Amino acid sequence: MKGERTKQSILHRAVDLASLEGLEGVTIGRLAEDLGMSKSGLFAHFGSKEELQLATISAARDRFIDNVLRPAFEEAPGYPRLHAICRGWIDYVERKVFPGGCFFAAASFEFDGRPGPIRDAIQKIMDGWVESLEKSIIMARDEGHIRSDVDVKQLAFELNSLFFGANFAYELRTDRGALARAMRAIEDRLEAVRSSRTSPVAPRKTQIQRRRA
Amino acid sequence: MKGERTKQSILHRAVDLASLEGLEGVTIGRLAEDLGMSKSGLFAHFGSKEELQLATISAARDRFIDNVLRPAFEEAPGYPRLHAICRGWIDYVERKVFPGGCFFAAASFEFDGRPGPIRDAIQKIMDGWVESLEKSIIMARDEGHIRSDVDVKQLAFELNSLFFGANFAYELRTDRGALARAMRAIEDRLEAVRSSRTSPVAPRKTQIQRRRA
DNA sequence: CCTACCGATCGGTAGG
DNA sequence: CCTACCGATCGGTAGG
Repeated sequence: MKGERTKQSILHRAVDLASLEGLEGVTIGRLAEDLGMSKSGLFAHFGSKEELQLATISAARDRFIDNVLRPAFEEAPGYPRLHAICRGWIDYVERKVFPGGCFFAAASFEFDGRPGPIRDAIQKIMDGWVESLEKSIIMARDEGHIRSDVDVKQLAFELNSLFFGANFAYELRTDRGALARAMRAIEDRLEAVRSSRTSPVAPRKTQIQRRRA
Repeated sequence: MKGERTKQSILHRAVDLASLEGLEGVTIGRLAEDLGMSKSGLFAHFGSKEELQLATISAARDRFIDNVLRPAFEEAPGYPRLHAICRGWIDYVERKVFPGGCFFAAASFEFDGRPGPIRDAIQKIMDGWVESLEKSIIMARDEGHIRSDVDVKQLAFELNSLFFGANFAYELRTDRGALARAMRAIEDRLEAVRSSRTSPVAPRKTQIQRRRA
């Protein structure tokens, strides 16, 4: 009970720290000092550095889901939900859900060249994330909200690239226009697949509303 | 003379290691062991860890310029050069110019949350890189190869996002289709600005060739 | 370029 | 959850 609360506070701090200084920068000693407890006391909650890192990744995943995916799932399936995921991702950078920018973008680039269980865990989450994006595109397609010939993997790849590009420009370059620029590119991409090739303007909304009814 | 050669071999190894394990993972002890020399012997070339890191970043920059920018500058200014930079970037990931993927994408995400001289050096290089991209877009515009109303910063942002997205999918997800997908998105973006709004097909090539003559 | 060090910090253990 | 440790490694120095 109380042990669980302590563990959650450790992980909250570990996630914040990892987003700022990298997952490898989360040392047991520093974490213990920040939280005013002994190294061995903190260590006992996890048993090894690797288990601490895996638990940190899992806690970061929970935070991402709570802040980006869950709110978007309150939108109707199809285009509204797809759009909400994209909008939610950009907002999540602006809101500094992780103080050092997207935990997973950072962890992806940190561990892509280091084989092992940590890399595997990050890859699994990122594969799952891109799959979620693809599924939301497929649902929008199946609802008739976007073109039936949309290239699902291609669109998911481009959207995710814009998310990461936004995080990069915002966090490293401190480019305050980056998020608006990313959002504009995202809207362009989404609008491009919404319109049908033969009749690009008129029948769109009608079609969506017919399906919804 | 010989000292300079030793220094270059240290930096070559440091750059490779940093692309795989991060710039902070380049320790003096490990570098010395890899190269079969003493820690203090290696250390003497730089004077501090920070100077070693700054020299490593500078060596990585040289390697990037030699492999991406310099070859592209042999193409004619304008669209050919802009296209060559994009193609060159994707090739540079595939050719594993840095064994762990793009050094600068990794370094950007590693240091964006850590204030200090290292972060400053990386930001300066990335600002310069995006500026190069913007300049090549401006030249293509001024040559009449792409639309005069192109949003320069917007296009540079989108292209760079696709580069980073390609590196992510290729290195972490080991998605072998990622580079082709990135290249397709890049060609789409470039084609979109090449065609004029009123006459999207015919006059394009003629216009380019007229200008070139 | 070397050997021989230094204090600080790393992950982890013993024993309570 | 603690104190008190451990060997290994960190960046860095002295002296040659």
